[in-house]
Amino acid sequence: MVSERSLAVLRAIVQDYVASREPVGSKTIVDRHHFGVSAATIRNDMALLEEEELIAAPHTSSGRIPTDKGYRVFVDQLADIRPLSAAQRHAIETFLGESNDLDELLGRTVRLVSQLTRQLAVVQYPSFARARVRHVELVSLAPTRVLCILISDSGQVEQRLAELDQDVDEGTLARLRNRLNEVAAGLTMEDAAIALSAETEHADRAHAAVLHTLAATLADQAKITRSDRLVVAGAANLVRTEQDFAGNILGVMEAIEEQVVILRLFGEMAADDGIAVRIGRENAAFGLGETSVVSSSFAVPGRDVSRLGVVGPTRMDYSQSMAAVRAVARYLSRTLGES
Amino acid sequence: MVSERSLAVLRAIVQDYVASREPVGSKTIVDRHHFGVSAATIRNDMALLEEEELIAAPHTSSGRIPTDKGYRVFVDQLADIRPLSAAQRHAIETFLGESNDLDELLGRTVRLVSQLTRQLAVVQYPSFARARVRHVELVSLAPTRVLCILISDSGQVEQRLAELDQDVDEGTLARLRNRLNEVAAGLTMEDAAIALSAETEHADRAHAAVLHTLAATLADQAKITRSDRLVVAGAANLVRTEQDFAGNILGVMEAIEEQVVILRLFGEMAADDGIAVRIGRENAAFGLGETSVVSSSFAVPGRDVSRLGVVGPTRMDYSQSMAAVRAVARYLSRTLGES
DNA sequence: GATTAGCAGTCACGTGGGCTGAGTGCCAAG
DNA sequence: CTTGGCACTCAGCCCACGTGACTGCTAATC
Repeated sequence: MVSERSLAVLRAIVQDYVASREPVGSKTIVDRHHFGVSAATIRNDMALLEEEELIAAPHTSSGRIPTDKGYRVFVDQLADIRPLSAAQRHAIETFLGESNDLDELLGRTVRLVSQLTRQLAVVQYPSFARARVRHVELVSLAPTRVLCILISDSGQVEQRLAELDQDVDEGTLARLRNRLNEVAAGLTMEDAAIALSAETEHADRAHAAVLHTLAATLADQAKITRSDRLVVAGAANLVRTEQDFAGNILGVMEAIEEQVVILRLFGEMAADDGIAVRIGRENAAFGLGETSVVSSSFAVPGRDVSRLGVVGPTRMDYSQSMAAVRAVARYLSRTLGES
Repeated sequence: MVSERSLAVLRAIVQDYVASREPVGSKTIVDRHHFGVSAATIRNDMALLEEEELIAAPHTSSGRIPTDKGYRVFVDQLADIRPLSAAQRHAIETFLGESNDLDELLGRTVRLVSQLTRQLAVVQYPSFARARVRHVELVSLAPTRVLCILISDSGQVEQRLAELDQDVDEGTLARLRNRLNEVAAGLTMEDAAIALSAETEHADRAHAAVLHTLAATLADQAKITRSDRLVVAGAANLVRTEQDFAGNILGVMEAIEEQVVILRLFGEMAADDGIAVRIGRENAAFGLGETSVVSSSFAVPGRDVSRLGVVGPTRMDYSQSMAAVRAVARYLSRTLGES
C-alpha cells in the first residue's frame, strides 16, 4: 500500500526531476519541499515507491528518477492542470483570432501551442467528409483546361486542374456547371462523390467526354478527406531536449516527418474524447520510445473529430502541456463551430 | 602560386573529408588517390595550400580540413556537377508528375530534394504578383457571411471569409459579383488590388457597405504575394549531421522555423540567376555559421522568380547537392511553364 | 628544381588509478 | 512510525602516462 505521503514524494520527484534533469535525492526533497519529516523518512518512502516500480535509481549511489509507470500515476492522479494565465488566454484569443482561413488558423495554432509548451506541436486537419457541397465552380484557363473548384458549406475550398481532350466554350461550361451543381449541391462529400461518379455513366449527350472528365475530377476531390494531413511546428524544441531522448531523436524526427506514425497514434488516442496522454514505452510500437504525447480532440460540431497535441520527451512538464493543449483545443472547437 | 597538382590535392581533401568527417593526412591521400608521388610531396603541396588558407589543421599533429575559402575554391573551380543517374531523373518525373495542384507539387518537390541530397530542403512559393485575375467568385455561406474566392490565370486560388454587417440575398450577390468581375478581371494582382480599393470609395448606392467590405477583402487577397511562404522538409537530416554544426543546430533550426531568415538569404542569392552556393561564414550575418546553402532559382516564365535549395553543414557534398537542386529546379520551371 | 626518404617533434586520445562526494540502506534508539 | 548515525557504493573528475598519427625539416637523389 502506498501512503498519502509517498505519493506526495512521487509528485515532488517528478516535479524536481522535470525541472532539473537530475536524479532527485532524499536530501534535495526535504530542502525544497516542506514535508515536516527528516531525510531518512523520505528514504523509507522512496524505498516503497521503488518497490512499486514508480521510481528507479540509475545507479546504486544516486537519487531516483520516475519510471514510465511513475509518470503515469503522476498524470492520472497527481498532476494539477492549472488553468493558463490571463495573459496566455489573451494570447490565444488575439493570435488565433486574426486568422483569415483554415490553413492560416491551423498554422497559427500549431505555432502557438509549440510556443506555449516549448514542445513540438502537431495539428491534424479537420475531416470534411460530412460537410456538404455548397457550390461547384468551373473556370476555363485554356480551351482544354478547366479548373474545378469545390466549395463546402464549411468554407473549405478544394481545387483541381482537369485536362480535357476536347475544347469547351464558355456556354458549354456554363451548362456543365449547372448540371454538376444540380447533381452535387447539398449532398455530403461522400454522397456527392458517389453521385458524381454515377453522372460519369450517362455518356449519351454532347460533350459527354468532357462531363465525364469533370465529374470524375470532382468526385475525386470530394473523396479527399484532408484529415490525413498534419501541420507541425517547433521541431527546434525537440532538438533542445535532445539529451532526454536516449540518443535516437533521429527516429522521432523521422516518425514525425512520416506523418503516418502520428496519424495512427492519434487514431489510437481517439478513444479518449478529451485530453489523452501516452507515456514513453506505451509508444514503443510506433518507434517512439522515450517519447510522450499529450493530445486533445477538437471538433467541428456534427463533423468528424480531429486532434492536436504535443510530442516531447518522457521527461516533460505534463501539467503545462495538458493545460495548453486543452485550452487551445477548446478555443478551436469554439471558433470552428461558429463558422 | 598554387600548382595544378595542389588543387587536385585540395579536391582530394575536400572529398575525403566530406566522406569521412576526419582530418585528412598525407598518407591517406596517397593511399586513396593515385597521384604518382610520395607522401612527402603531398605534404609539400599541403603546406602550400595551408599558406593560401585553403586548408587548416585542427591541431598540430593531425591531418587537414578544408577552410571555408577552400570549399569556395572547390565549389567554384573543382567540383564537377555530375548529372543525376537515369533512375534519379526518372524519380523526379514520376514523383512530381503525379501532383494535382501547386500545394502538392511544392510539397512533393521539397520532400524529393531532401531525399536526393539527404539534407534539409526548402522551397519558396512562386510569387503571383504579376499573375492576372481570371475570375472573382462570391459564395454565400450565411446571410452575413460571404466567401470571397479569387482565381488567377495561373490557377492559383485565394479564399477569404468576409463578415458583413447586413444581410445580402442571392440576387444582390450576383450583381456584386458581376460588378467586381468587371472591375478586376484581366488585371494583374497588383492593379486589381488598386482598382478594388478604389471601388471602395464609391459609396453612393444600395449595399454600399457590403460592396465596400467585399472589395476591401478582395483587394487584401490580391495583395498577398505568397512568395513569402516556405515549405520545408527533411529536418531529420539536420539532426543527422548534428556533429558538423559546432553545437548550435538549435540556432539553425530556429532560423529555419523563422522562415524570414531563409527568405532574406534567398533574396541575397537572387542575383545569381542559376545555381548559387553560400558557404559557412558567408552566412554568419544570418546567424548561420557552419552552415551552407545551395540554391537555384526556378521561374514561371513572365513571372517573378523564386528559389529552392538545401541547407546543411559546411561539410556537405556540394557536387551532389548542386546536381540535385539544379535538376529539380529545371523540372519545376518546365512544368510550371506549361500550365 | 622537383621529389623522396628518414627522422625528430608535437599533441589528441585512450587507459588506468586514485580521490571525492552524493546518496543509499540498515540499524538501534526515541 | 520517525530519526540520527554509520558504513558502503559507485559515477565523475583529475592526472599521469603511453601510443600513434601526423607534421616539418633536412639531406640525398633523380
